[in-house]
Amino acid sequence: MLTIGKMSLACHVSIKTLHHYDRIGLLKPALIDPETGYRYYSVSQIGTMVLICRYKRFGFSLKEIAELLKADPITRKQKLERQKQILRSRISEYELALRDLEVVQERNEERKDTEIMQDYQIKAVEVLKQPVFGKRQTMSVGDFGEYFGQLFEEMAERNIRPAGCNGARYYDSDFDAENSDIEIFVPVGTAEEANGMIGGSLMAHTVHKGGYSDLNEGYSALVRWIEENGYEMASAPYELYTRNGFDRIPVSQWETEIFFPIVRRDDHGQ
Amino acid sequence: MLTIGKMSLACHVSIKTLHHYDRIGLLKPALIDPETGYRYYSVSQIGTMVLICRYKRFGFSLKEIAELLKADPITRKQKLERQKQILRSRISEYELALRDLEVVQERNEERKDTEIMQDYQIKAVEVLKQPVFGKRQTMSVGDFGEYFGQLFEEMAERNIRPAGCNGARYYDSDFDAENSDIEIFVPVGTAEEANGMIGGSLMAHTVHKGGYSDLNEGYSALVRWIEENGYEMASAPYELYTRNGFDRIPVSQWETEIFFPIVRRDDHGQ
DNA sequence: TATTGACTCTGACCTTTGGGCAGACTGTAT
DNA sequence: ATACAGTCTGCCCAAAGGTCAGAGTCAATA
Repeated sequence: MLTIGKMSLACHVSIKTLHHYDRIGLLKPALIDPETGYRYYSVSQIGTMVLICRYKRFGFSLKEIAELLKADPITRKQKLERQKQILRSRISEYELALRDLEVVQERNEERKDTEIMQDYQIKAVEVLKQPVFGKRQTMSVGDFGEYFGQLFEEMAERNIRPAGCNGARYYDSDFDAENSDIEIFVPVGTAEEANGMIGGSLMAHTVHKGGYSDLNEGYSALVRWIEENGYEMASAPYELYTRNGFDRIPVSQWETEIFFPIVRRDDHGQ
Repeated sequence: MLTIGKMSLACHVSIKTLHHYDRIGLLKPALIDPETGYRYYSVSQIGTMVLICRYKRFGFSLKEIAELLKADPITRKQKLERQKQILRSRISEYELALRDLEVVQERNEERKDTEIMQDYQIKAVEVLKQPVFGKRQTMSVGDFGEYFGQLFEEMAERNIRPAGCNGARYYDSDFDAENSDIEIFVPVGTAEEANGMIGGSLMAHTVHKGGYSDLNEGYSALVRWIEENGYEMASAPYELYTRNGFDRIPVSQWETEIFFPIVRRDDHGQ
């Protein structure tokens, strides 16, 4: 039996942490003196604590760790495998941020001005109507891949073939990354195949170059342009993924077109 | 002027986030209608928001971002430079965790048993007294490097030369990574040069192989052994960094010796 | 003009992983 | 017996928002 202090020393974990793990049920002391409330840990609990610390290093949350400890070896193995993926994606996220940081620094060196953003060429264009086959749903921006998969399956079933690049339209009147009312779509050849439309109005348009982590900057540039040029946002904006990972090109060469429906200010009553 | 919803769309940021940034003073709307409390943002604030989002991607906290926005270009440049270091160290942290995870998986494959830890060879040894020159202080475990630097400077001034590997002794009766009562020390040749001692008692001893992120497992193994073999922890444990980065060897080959003073149970009254 | 539906407000509580402190109690060694 | 080290509970705090509920506002339509 170890007092909480010895347990703290043994595991290199603070007493507060042990209290916390007791409260959330992650590691309850083997014995609690009913008189005094003092916690006493068994020697074997050191081993459990080692596991907990290790899983924490691997990036699991305490809740996940509790499940891991209870899980059977097969499930555990699967979760560990999945965690490797998560770690890898975190690494590449940070690597991307690092590269972005360097790019921004270079941009600041080159031109001493206060230009903040990437050079977005923005134009108002009249976009023709284009039939699309799409799927509108409340989804997280992170789940695009999955939903596009479903969409393509549905299209295969109905024997519909894409006639353009994937796209996504945002219907919400505000932005919420987790629960967004989004329509993902693919242009199709004929109106019979379609279940929706894009285009058919005046749009502010630009092209974003690079990955999606700073796509928001494209939207910002567009909205700023819209405001400064006497237009108003009219309805749901959409993106077309013109060049991306499927084209086997590096992230820096990806291209996304952004379209924002607009009307002249004072003109929208018509 | 943009309503909060349009601002949210423009910046790809949720309304709740805009509320939050208003409250903490990071981005106050250009205008708040005194009658209704409605927030209105100016077009130029889109640019500010772009910066905020970008700095967030770079891993700055909101507090740091607020400072960055107010800072002069030179300070800003320095902070960006420092942030690159931080990003790099986070990346290597995750890479290390990933490698550890793979090692653990292999270990689980090899022997199907429930052995959790690295194979620690543990022995009780009678350690001779060894004079050391050290410095005891409340410090964070993360600041070892800095304090060792100070220690070596002091030693250079006094013309004392090291006669062994760096070490650190933990005096606290419990563990606290941030505010620990730690003595860092270096063995010296003579008692005159020394200002402290290590050894001079029975110790439980083992060697930890690899980096420091899982050093706690060594302590755990030691304490478990101490408990299971009828000993008791007697006083402050210490580590010797026998082989480490200064030897220009890869992390996997680093070695740290851990010493834990012990007494036979029922023997400590003497 | 009145109403509807979309938009926004405040405020309170929740999340995660503990840290800090106060005030009281307990264990142990001298 | 006393001192001091160790432990207890309970309360508030951090970061960066999310999630309601209930009430108030805006703009377009009937």
